[in-house]
Amino acid sequence: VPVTTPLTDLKRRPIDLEKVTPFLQAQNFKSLINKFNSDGGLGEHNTTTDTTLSTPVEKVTRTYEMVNTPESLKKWIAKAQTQGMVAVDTETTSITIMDAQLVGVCLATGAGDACYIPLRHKIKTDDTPENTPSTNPLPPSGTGDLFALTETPIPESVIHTELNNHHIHAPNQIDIDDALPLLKDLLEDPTVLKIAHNIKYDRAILQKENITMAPYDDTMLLSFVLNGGVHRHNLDDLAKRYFDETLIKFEDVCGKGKKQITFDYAPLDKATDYASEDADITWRLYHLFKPQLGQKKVTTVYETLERPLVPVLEKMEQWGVAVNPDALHKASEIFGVKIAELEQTIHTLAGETFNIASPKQLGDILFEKLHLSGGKKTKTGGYSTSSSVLEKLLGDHDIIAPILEYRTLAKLKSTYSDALLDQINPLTKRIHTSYMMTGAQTGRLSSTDPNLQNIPIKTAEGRLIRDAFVPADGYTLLCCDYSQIELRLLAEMANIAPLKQAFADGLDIHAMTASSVFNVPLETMDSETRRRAKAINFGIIYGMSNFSLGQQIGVSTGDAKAFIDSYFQTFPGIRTFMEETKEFCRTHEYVETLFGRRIHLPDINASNGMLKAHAQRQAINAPLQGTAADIIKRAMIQLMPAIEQSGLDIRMLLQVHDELVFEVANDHVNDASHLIKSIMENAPHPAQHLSIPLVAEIGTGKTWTEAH
DNA sequence: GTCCTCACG
DNA sequence: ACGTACGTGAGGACC
Repeated sequence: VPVTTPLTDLKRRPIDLEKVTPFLQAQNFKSLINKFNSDGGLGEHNTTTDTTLSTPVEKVTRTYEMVNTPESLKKWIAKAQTQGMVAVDTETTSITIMDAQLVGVCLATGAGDACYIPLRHKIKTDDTPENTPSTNPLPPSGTGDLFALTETPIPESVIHTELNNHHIHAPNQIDIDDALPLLKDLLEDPTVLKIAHNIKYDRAILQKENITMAPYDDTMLLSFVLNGGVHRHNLDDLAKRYFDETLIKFEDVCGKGKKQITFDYAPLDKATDYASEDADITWRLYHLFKPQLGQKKVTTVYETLERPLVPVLEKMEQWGVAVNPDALHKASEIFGVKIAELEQTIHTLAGETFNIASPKQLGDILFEKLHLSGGKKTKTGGYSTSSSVLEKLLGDHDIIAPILEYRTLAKLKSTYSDALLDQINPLTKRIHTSYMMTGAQTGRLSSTDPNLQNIPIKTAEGRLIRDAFVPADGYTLLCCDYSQIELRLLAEMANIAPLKQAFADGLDIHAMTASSVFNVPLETMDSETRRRAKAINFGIIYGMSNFSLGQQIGVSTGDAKAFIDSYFQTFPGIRTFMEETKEFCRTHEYVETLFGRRIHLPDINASNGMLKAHAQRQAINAPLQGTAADIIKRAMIQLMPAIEQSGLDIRMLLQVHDELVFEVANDHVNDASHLIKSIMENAPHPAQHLSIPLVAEIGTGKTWTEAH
């Protein structure tokens, strides 16, 4: 791996056969690793000549069938019921659940043995205008809670768009009214296991048809708990890696770019091959992964955390969160006016007009035209114009301050106030994010389309965005966040008596740390000393270096080193914990959370010093961040039925790593607060025996700013 | 598609 | 001498 390889590209590096985890060695995956290294793992050294497997993957014979009669469907269902399991894949009109309508269902009952059941395929008649966008409203029935949130009834004209003359039902399909009840019987049959890849999506789609798929397993989540940190978990990559199968691309069926059609217009023969393949591979992956679980702790992680979280996230995504569009419009306008003013100021000070948003142009202006010092810094040889660089130049030129303000406001406008307005669902008037369960290697969730886990909070202008997040009428927003959870887990997992005592006593942990490290009595603690201690506490969690701590708190590298040394002297157990963690990781090439989730870090034994150093920092951080992620997942899983049984009107809407956001009926805020706080604080399983208290703090209000 | 930058925990 | 704290996702510029 070249030295310049960015750390974000590490997933593409080849796997060293001598250094694969014991798990992989035991599973005799060496041939597959060789395969990986020969066809893509080397990145730019990719070769097509060496594709030989030491043990060739046996090609599966495929028999894919299109189902278009009730008799045929019943035959497939009977086979699934006899076997007690079936792989399921749904085809829809959109990858965004809220916009998607079911188009067809695919079932696999064996390797290479799958069928596709088209349900809502359409064709365009000759008089269809070119590029008419396909309108795909929500289905006419069975959307459950969704319509409860819709203030006005959905007009019939919207619901029955499919009757439009230009778009007629494709012939040769089973009658959907015959098929759905049969499918419902199968997919809700408690004696038949349903297997899907990313089942959160398929369950949500089928829920719109009043089908609740259960019991279920998810091959994406199985892959994640088994091989988190080793590779990605999307179906295409897994098919290539484990079966040497290259799947048909969606583009090959529906085209791409402007001419892309939705799946309901895909020709039935192509649709059958494409859909069947996905269910087929899912079936095969399941039979590869399931035997690997055995009695491992990751099995418990899968069964008690990942799998049960699926329906919880489904609900949260479906409910969405209300926003006040007027507040967002207002914010956009304020930002826009101010940005225009700043642009004038900056151009005047620069003596020419240029694109301030272009780091390249800005760098040239600052460092060549205005001769400010700051040198080249980026990998590609350009000038860095990041805020940390610019802040150091604040005293050198009047142009810096307006540039920083411009940057802040441009970010807020483009990424937040403008973008969020576009994300408001026209039917529900709410914003529906999507949570990715395999996005973060540590076990955290990630949030996309839009990302609601990075809504601004730190600055006053930023809070204008957060002000726009509101409860439904008659409801209050309630936030509950874990206080210092990662630091508590450090005290717990490293077993640091004075830190544990401080948490037991409910002390201000940063002030207490400052007092111990810098020998300052709590009574005379100044804010700067506390701030430094806080930075060190965070630094410890991240596996900091002298240099980085110095940069962070604005002291020399030497001073930072002295602080760190003093910290380790005060809490010697922490250094021991860090060394033991790294040693465990060197031996096993993974680290574990308290719950037994594994995060694989093969680079811990890399010969490249940078890669190795990065893996060492990850080894320190991952058990802490990952355990916190496990704990909040457990809280979420317990909260859903607890809310149901309480009879309180509470909807869990958002998760932001250590915080949960709820919408609570005004009259229920008090009871809800106690219930939520109690469940979050007691979320760890009794087997975890935490010897420090977890504290969750409640806030309520009519905006997210107020509630936080 | 990649890079830079910046929003969050 | 080099690069330098953990984990993310998104938008704009640019090729």
